[in-house]
Amino acid sequence: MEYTVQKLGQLAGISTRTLRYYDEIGLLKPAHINSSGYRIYGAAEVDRLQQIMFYRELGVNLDSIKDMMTSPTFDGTKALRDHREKLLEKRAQLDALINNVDKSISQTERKMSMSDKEKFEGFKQILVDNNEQKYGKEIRQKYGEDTVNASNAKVKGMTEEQYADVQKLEDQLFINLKAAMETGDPAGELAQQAADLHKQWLCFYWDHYSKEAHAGLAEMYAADERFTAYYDKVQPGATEFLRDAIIIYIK
Amino acid sequence: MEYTVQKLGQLAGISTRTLRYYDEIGLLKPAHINSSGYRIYGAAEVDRLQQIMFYRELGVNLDSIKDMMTSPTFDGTKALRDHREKLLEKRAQLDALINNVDKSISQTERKMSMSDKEKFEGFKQILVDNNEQKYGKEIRQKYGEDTVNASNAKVKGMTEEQYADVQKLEDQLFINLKAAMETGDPAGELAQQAADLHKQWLCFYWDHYSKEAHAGLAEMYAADERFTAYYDKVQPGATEFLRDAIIIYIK
DNA sequence: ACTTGACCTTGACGTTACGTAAAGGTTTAC
DNA sequence: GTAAACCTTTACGTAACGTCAAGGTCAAGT
Repeated sequence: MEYTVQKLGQLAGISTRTLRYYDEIGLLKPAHINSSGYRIYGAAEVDRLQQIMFYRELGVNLDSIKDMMTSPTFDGTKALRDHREKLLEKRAQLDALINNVDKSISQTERKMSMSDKEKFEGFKQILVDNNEQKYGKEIRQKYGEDTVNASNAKVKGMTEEQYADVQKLEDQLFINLKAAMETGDPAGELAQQAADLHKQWLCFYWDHYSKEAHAGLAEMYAADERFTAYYDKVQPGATEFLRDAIIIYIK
Repeated sequence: MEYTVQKLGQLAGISTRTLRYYDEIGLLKPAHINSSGYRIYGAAEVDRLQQIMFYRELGVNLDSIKDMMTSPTFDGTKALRDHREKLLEKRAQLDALINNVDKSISQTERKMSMSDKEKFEGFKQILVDNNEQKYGKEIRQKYGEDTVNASNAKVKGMTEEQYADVQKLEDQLFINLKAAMETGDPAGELAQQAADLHKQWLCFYWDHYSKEAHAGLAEMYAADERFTAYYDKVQPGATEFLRDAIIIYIK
């Protein structure tokens, strides 16, 4: 049987370019060339190509394959064992790489959550400022200048112990919120407990709690992606769920 | 601090060519170029290069690194996680390759030892023929035609059981020979036992044992690479060692 | 002032195993 | 006769540089 490039290519599942390339580098020469300059391959070439494909599929490079098949005293198993060594080395390198990538990921994630926290500390300040801007006048009218100023000073003047308490409260809020979400009901007991925890948490920052301010804050949480990003860490949609719970809570 | 290509290269442990290449592809442009056309890098470029090296060491390609560092909304951990996926895929492919190579090795080894055996079966025939050619006349004179013919017929007429016995004897010979080689002394007891085993083995093929024929055969073993290849499987140099032992043995 | 040696520049080829045109000749089928 | 399907060679592109080659610049020593 005689084959042209395309026929042989189809037989072996490779492109004609590949066959021409193999001819070019002397890896697989056609049996002969016909009067029109076409490459003609025979049975022996089919066999040789099978061999080539075999080694190629094992990831051996063409130069090595050529050496293997050209050398008269060719030790197939030795070549394969050498090749195997190379592969094992490659895998070891890959493993090391993966390890490093893993390390980097967890490291940057730690950094991320650190900076997330820092950012949120900033957000809390915004929260206080916001409250001051929106309700400051009203509160000042109600309670007088001094008490309000004292309130704003509260955050900055918190002791470490107090700060730890707030953090604990926040952790509790997160745990409670997650459990509440599993029930799926923002009017349920767990969700209402979460809203209460949020109120308590808020009272560390605001001296004068009001339902309107709480509701306004809840809306702001859901609208500002800096807040949603922080609360949605609990579970996607947690911010909105908390808002709903709070709105029910204040009624 | 300002750096030329070489200074920066030394600082980062990379070649000047690499820095020029990074400039060329727009990955790391120098801070400015001085009046003589020299590339001058500053502190910001050092930082950027550190970043580049970091990702490069994790095996990320330069194009991706460029994208990562150019994009304003770049999620480092997501990129790393994507990269990790790619690495895991690569490793899976490598594992599959190694598996296939392993399979091929053991397969070809089985084939090899099979064909080795077949070849040796052929060699044994040569052995008999050789004996016939060299000593045939002499033996025929001594013992008459019929006995010699019977001898040559022996090999072909061997029962399976007998054949298994010969194989066992050969295995024993190999084991013994290996042990003998560890002593290093072809005149020692183990080596002489090996020579005796070889005589017994030989007597399965030859009806009429003679010291001269045994010695001649030993020499032939060492000279013919088809035999050395077979016996040297025990250990390199085993054929010569056996020859030496036999020559001492027949004295 | 001159030279030497260390530095810098751009340009260009080589590496692997082909993919992908482009430009042009051949064969086959209608 | 012609169009489609084949074949050919030539050559550029890929990733990330290494390695010359040819030539300009700078600091130091004579």
